[in-house]
Amino acid sequence: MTAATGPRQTIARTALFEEVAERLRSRIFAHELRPGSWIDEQALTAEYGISRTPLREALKVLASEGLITLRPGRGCQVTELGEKDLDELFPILALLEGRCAYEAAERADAAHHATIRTLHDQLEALAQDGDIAGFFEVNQRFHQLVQEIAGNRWLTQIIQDARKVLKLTRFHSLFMAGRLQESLAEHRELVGAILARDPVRAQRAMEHHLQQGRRAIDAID
Amino acid sequence: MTAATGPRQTIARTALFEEVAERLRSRIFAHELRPGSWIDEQALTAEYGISRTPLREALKVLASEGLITLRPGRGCQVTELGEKDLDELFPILALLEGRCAYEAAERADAAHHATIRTLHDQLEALAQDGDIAGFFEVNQRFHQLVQEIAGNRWLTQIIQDARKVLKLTRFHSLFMAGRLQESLAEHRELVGAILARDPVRAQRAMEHHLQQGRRAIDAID
DNA sequence: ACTCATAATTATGAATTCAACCCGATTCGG
DNA sequence: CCGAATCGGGTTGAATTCATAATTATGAGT
Repeated sequence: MTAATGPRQTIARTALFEEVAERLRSRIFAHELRPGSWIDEQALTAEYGISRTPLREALKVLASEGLITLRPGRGCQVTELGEKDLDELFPILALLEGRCAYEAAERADAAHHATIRTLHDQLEALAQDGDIAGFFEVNQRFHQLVQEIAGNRWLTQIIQDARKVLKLTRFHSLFMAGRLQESLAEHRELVGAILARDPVRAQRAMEHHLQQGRRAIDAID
Repeated sequence: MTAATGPRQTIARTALFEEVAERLRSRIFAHELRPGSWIDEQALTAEYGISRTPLREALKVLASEGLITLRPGRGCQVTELGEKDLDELFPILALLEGRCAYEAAERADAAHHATIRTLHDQLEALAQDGDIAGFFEVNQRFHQLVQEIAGNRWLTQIIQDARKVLKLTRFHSLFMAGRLQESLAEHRELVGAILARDPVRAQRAMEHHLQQGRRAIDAID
């Protein structure tokens, strides 16, 4: 970062600890920092060229997000999820995203329908090409779109928090490989329900989709 | 490593910033620190006899819980909730606690049933005496008990987080005054459903209970 | 050789110090 | 007389320093 910090005035200046937190999240999700491993504060401060103060602030935030577990007096480590955690988290996600699907089916207008179609078509194409990373990315955008149409910011926030925690499992990014076609079929049903403005069917489709997601992880392990 | 018994001497040493965060939460919930008001770091450090470092760490945590809003470069203030936030939060709570009631009705054993009866009897007595503060306290314990019986720690965590945010509205502690009898009746239905091991009815009762809660706040405003 | 006790090292937690920025008041210019 | 720029006080943000507790290493004793 060069010293050419011009007039950063009116634009919302992001705090340093926020940037650090975001960089740490990325590394955790990429499993560069593995679940169970200890956080080396010195190494990170040296690498980022910052002091321990903002780093430790960032760690506190990540801890309250559940990504990191604090061990007072001993340090902190990346959180490890067990089977039980998955069994608990997926039903919650099914419940919350199911509600989103319900609301989205009720509220979506023509423009929303068009965007949904566009994203879904992209998914079909990416599945055809076997582009798993791309599929994963667009899939995420699709789910976010449903939440956005539902229009409940707190609901979106809670879902995103839960999904962040789920990203701690490496399977989460892998399992989809063997499930591209299945996942796509479930999406088709969901999209169909939303376009038909059928809230109940949309909800059921989303819940089923996420329940299948839990099963798929088990199949790998 | 030979000694199997590690240094378990200091069992749950709580970090200073945790204590500070808890004290700040209490003051926020008590509306001693009012929504919209700015946080005076110096005054708080002087009052608590600590330095700014742990205080600022606590503020970061409270911010990620949604209780405080950070304004980079300017400070931070207690979060203010609007009508829209209430409209968004209550349905989520109804959804999540409704699920808890469902699970609780399925899983509760005889001991659970006894505890539920005890707590509910306390509620009846407190309502009879018009002890609003006591009712509020035990009511909270009752809801927590249902969550505990449901046995999903992540679900409990999310519910508690949402309830923490709701506590930002002063109405939340007031509205119950004019709703003691109504609330009690809703609880009776809920308790009856759980004791009868009727998950569907328990879920409906809990959802109804929370929807009524939202309406009651409106009635005051 | 193994175990336990003790010392050295290192890391954590918190206080203190330092720099940069925001806000308000004053002053200068139109 | 009003508006804009500037200066100063005070607060925030981050680095540094210090104290304490934990872990590792060392050495003596069995």
